[in-house]
Amino acid sequence: MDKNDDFIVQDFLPFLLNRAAEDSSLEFQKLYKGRYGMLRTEWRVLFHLGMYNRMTARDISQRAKIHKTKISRAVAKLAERRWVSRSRDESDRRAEHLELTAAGRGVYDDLRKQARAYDQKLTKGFSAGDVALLRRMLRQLASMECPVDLET
Amino acid sequence: MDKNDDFIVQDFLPFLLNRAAEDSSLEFQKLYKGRYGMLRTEWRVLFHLGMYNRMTARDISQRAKIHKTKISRAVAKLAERRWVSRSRDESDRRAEHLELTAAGRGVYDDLRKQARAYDQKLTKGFSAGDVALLRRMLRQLASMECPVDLET
DNA sequence: CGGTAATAGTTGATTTTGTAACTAACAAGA
DNA sequence: TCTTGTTAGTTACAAAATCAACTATTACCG
Repeated sequence: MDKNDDFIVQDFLPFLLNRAAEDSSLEFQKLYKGRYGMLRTEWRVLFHLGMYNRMTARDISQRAKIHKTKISRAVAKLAERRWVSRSRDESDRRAEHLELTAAGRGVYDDLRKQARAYDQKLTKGFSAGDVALLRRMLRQLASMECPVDLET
Repeated sequence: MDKNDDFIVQDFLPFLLNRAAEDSSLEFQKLYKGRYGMLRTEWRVLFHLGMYNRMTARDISQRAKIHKTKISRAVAKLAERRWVSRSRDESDRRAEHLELTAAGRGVYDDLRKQARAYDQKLTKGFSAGDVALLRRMLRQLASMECPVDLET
């Protein structure tokens, strides 16, 4: 029994994913870190706001699957630099709407260009079809389960 | 100009990779954390030793692309629990050979079974060919560049 | 209403990681 | 041999992530 012993832990998907993720992030991190002194979470929050325009911390938390304490601190820093503006929701005063300021959008536009270039560099070695498939699979893997209670 | 404006930051590969990696890791993390109180790096070191039997910290660092300080701390904990044994290389007394103890191999064997099952669960929704392609691409993305000087 | 539960977001304490400097051992050339 | 440089691994200190507890507000239900 146990004939299925051909499983190599080197093929373990979480391992491969983590390595690729870490590696592909590190070079780009130099950009937003060096150019704008941003942390990873701050960049992520910024680009979500650039994408969706108006979100609450909770929205970002759910979309990006980032824990709310991280978001809270990232937003604090972004607001301090006047890249993000906060405004209370009048009908539910617990919630706060976040938006990029003009300056924040400038940063976003710049980094978005860089991201596009970097993405192209990363995928240069693959066919367009393969890349599309890769993105689809990654999206599906992420949405698969939500075992973490992000609200706790 | 700038007509190539169809780039959506949501498609940004590092973002997709990170999200998938985080998600797919978290559930499995519960296992080695809950069952053996291991940290992620410890699990990675353990499984590399389970795989290759006899390695130095440096070997692991290069294979797994984990920084040597993380490995140093992980090995310290694993040795403390008697899951890993250390022995100096006699011809080069700076280097230290690491090996799993019998107990360590027990843990490894258990987690390896769990990993296989979890991997199958993750890939259930895809065709075998797509999964193979995915793994190949992830491997290539990781080896692409080595911007971090792991030895510093 | 009044009380309990739930939600949005923040803060503080503890862990974990990252950065840099360090020790110890080896290597190689003058 | 002595000096300089490199490598394996550890440690100390700073930065960041995690976890739990907290405030303020809203929702639900008797």
